[in-house]
Amino acid sequence: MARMPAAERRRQLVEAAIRVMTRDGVARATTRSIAAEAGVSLSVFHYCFASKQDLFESVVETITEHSVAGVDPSVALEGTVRDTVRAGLRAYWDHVVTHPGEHMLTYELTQYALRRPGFEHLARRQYERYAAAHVQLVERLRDSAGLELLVPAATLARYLAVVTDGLTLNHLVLCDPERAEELLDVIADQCAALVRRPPRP
Amino acid sequence: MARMPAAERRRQLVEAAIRVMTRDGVARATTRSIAAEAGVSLSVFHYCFASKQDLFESVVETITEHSVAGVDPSVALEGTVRDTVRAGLRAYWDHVVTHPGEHMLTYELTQYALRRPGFEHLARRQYERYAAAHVQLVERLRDSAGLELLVPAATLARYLAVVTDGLTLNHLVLCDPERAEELLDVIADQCAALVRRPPRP
DNA sequence: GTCTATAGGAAGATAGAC
DNA sequence: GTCTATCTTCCTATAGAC
Repeated sequence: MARMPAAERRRQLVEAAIRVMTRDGVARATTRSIAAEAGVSLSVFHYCFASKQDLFESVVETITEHSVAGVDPSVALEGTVRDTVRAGLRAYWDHVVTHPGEHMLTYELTQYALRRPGFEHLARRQYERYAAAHVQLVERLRDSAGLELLVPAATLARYLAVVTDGLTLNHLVLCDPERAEELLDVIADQCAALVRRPPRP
Repeated sequence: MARMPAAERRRQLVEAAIRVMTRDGVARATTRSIAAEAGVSLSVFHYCFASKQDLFESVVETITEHSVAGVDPSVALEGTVRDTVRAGLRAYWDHVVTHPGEHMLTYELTQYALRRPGFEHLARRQYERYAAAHVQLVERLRDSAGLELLVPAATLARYLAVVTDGLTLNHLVLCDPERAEELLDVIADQCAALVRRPPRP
């Protein structure tokens, strides 16, 4: 095996871990399977990470950043508010349908963290990052289009986060895209009802 | 140890398993810990259940039935539609806040089932049971109060299921009851907007 | 039906040669 | 830095006495 700095090995192992976890689930992501996926021996794993939980922490960080990076902050109001929201939801939904494993993994990691004493903060940070991304999205759209919100931006953002979370989980279990589309229509209507578009001056 | 019919022993073991899973998480619910919790030896476990997965199947069934039984089908329209929905959400939410472990367990079991090849149907059945309970709730309220729904009953029911699911998960991670109450207010408004109350004849 | 004892394996982590 | 070999612990499941 080629030698390389420990930092890069760590990156390799984290990526391998994410692949294994996506494919086989968090419970089956053992130190051995991760090391094998990365093409290194078990000892290299423990040379780079003090423990499995150490690696796990890096995995959660990486996954969370990756998910947040997928939120497009450059939304612009095109057409009605309702249509803009619907388009945003559609973009998100396309990602869920085409990458279900990735979303499943985020749920698994959340629960894994909630169950390991001393790791609850990782789950919390994960959800706070998502919440912050949603707030940013709502505020950008509000400011760029001069919208008036009938509820605080933070509340609307939380509503969005909660609804997409519930819908995603539902899809991972029942996998019923048609019903999901119906609900996305309803949700877009609901969001539009929480926003007022002031007349052009 | 006293002798008893295998059926009752099975019940005991399933209840012990649920206690262990609620307390320590599904991953830590080993055959040993479950047998110890039930106060029987490991061999008794395997006398009553062919395998751990056999027990697991019974656990999911039991938990699902228990959750569905918590849905009160005797809702009646008191005051406005909005207030009735809000009251129903409040009752559900009280249960979430006072029994977080129980709800956490249902999420864990769902994921556990989704990841075990050959057990996906358990997760699906679980969510279908929830969906059916929500549909029943909506239809009862609609019929008893003569409401007109602006979306199909099934869609409204799914909206409710998705929103409560997302909200519950959010609470298990962030545990922010005040923000949750705000969202429950918004959601009650949203639901009321999907319903029209015809004038009394 | 219930027990003790054990098979048989996989897990996390470490030791020490190279 | 990387390897093979090994320690220790925990798991599911079974065997066989009572």
